[in-house]
Amino acid sequence: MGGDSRRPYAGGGQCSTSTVLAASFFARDTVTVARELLGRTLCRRLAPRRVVRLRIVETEAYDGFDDRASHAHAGETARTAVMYGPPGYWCVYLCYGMHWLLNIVTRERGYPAAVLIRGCEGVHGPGRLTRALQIDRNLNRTRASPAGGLWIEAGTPPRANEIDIGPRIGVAYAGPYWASRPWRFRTGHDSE
DNA sequence: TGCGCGATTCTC
DNA sequence: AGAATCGCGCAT
Repeated sequence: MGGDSRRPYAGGGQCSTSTVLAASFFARDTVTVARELLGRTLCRRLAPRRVVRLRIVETEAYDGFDDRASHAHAGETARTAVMYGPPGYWCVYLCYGMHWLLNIVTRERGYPAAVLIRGCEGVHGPGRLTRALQIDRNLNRTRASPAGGLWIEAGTPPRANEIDIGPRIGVAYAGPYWASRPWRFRTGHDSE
């Protein structure tokens, strides 16, 4: 519960009543951010007059130099540079040659970490989510903000007892220790 | 310049 | 259970 890291969004009249999560929200412990992203609102502008808002229901944390499940574990490269950058930026990369995966960078500059947004209400699966929201490489390394067309609003986080915690998906290659870290968070997935 | 490998999803 | 599909990272 590290303080209120939200701030009112003051730009462009049509968003005046919403609350956009700022970089300070993402500058914290990655696992905490992953958990606290549940219930928030992922917002995507698909057209000048059309914004889609989806409640985030599934996330995963990828944290630090030692996390062998994280792409950043191999070191800073062109592909992973964004994870070493400042918090609150989007990390979008192509997975298995056909699916774009959406992450938000966490922690301070120089520390490689991000949270994978795996699913939203009604759109389950990280690849399905980006397809539904028309997210691809063009958003990589851009800042999460209304001006950029993709951002996160405060929404309504679930109660602690409404959150399920478990190991991350699809990271067996990282070995049993890192694959078993309880860094996957879900809520409201009863009708999955 | 070439090759192996995926933070997945869909079909058989 | 297996294919689809391609950019990255490292070896050659």
